Amino acid sequence: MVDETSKSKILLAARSVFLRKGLAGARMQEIADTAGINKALLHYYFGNKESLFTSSFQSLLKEILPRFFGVFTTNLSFEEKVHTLGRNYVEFLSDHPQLPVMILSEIQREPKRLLDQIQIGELIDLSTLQHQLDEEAAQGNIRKISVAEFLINTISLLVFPFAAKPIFQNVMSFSDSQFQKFIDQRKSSVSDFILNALKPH
Amino acid sequence: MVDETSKSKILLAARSVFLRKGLAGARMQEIADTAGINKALLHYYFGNKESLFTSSFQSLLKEILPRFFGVFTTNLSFEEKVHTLGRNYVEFLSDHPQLPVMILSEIQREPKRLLDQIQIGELIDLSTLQHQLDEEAAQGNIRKISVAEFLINTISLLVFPFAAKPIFQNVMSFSDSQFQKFIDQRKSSVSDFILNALKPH
DNA sequence: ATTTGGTTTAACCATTTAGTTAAAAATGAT
DNA sequence: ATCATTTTTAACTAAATGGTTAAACCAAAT
Repeated sequence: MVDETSKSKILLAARSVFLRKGLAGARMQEIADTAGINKALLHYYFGNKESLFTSSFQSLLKEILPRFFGVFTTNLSFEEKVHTLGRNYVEFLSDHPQLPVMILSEIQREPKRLLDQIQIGELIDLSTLQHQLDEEAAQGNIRKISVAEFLINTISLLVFPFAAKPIFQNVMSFSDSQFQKFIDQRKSSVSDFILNALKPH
Repeated sequence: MVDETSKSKILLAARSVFLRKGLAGARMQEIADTAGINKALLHYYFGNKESLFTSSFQSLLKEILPRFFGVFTTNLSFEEKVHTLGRNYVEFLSDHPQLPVMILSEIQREPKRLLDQIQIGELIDLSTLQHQLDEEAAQGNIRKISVAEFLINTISLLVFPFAAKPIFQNVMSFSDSQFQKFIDQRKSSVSDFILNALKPH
């Protein structure tokens, strides 16, 4: 059995450096230093920067995607799903505020290679969700809305505030703790906002 | 009078390359090629990469910020402001879908230097907007909401879909034209969504 | 015709950086 | 003790890249 500590130390370090600097901005030396090992070992395990980046990105996605889309495979009611989503996102992203921008920016820079690693289809069943939305609409609980619109609106409200954190703090003159307080309120206020928006006429 | 064509050709080219590659990923040679001039002239005008980036970023912000926040200094009614916002964002960002991610990612990477260039305070008067929100709430037209929450929700819904464009298309299996169609609908659907969410009980 | 400022050419330097290598050292299992 | 695996050391290469330089070129203004 192979001991994985060094390999995983490297992956952790890579994730943290890539998170801050991006692929082009990251330095192999810095990753080695962060991992507490040497550059030679980086290449011993991962060959080159690209493949280290890919591995690190992959392990990252594997960790966060279920957390983000797991709700959709549960049996929760529609309203509970929305509330759970709100809590999940805010809690996780509070600990990793740089995550959204790093993911978005690397995907924008090289969409094909990175998107192939994401098979959200396995995590979120669009037709089931659409079915649930249609059900709720038929029962008069919510307005009619497409999966696309529902998803993008929900994720936008949950994720964007973290992506825009520095600029938002600047505009609002929010300190870090003020921002965190604001974000904590969003755990419930975003789902309320969404459910209100969906209230039938 | 100095002829500015070369300088502005460089700024344009720099903007386009930085947009795609970011500061670290951009190459001075590529910028020169894109501008149709040579590397020596780049340095003749802008000294070094950093200062070219700063200039280019500055000229970019100067161009887009008024477009994004100009509404707030108008005399439009609250409802009209929301609708105008929706139209402005969608129309402009449809032509520059990579803009949000590039701005967010560079700001995340070096917040201080770049945020100093943004004095949104001059463009958007928070207290006036808060006043208007309070007015509307007092008149029973909308629920009570803070500027912070209103702004972040609105901007999130308008900007994030472009930031997440590739990943969203992937999840939804949307072609470029399907995405554009979807986005066009948002010109009105986002403002409707917001206004619904704000409808009093 | 000369001057001036913008522009090109092309070679060049210095530095950073990814990646390599080979040997030695440490570690741990048998 | 021996052996295989992991890790370090340290020096090295090759390439990319930002930046410089100096001389030549060109166009327009005087």
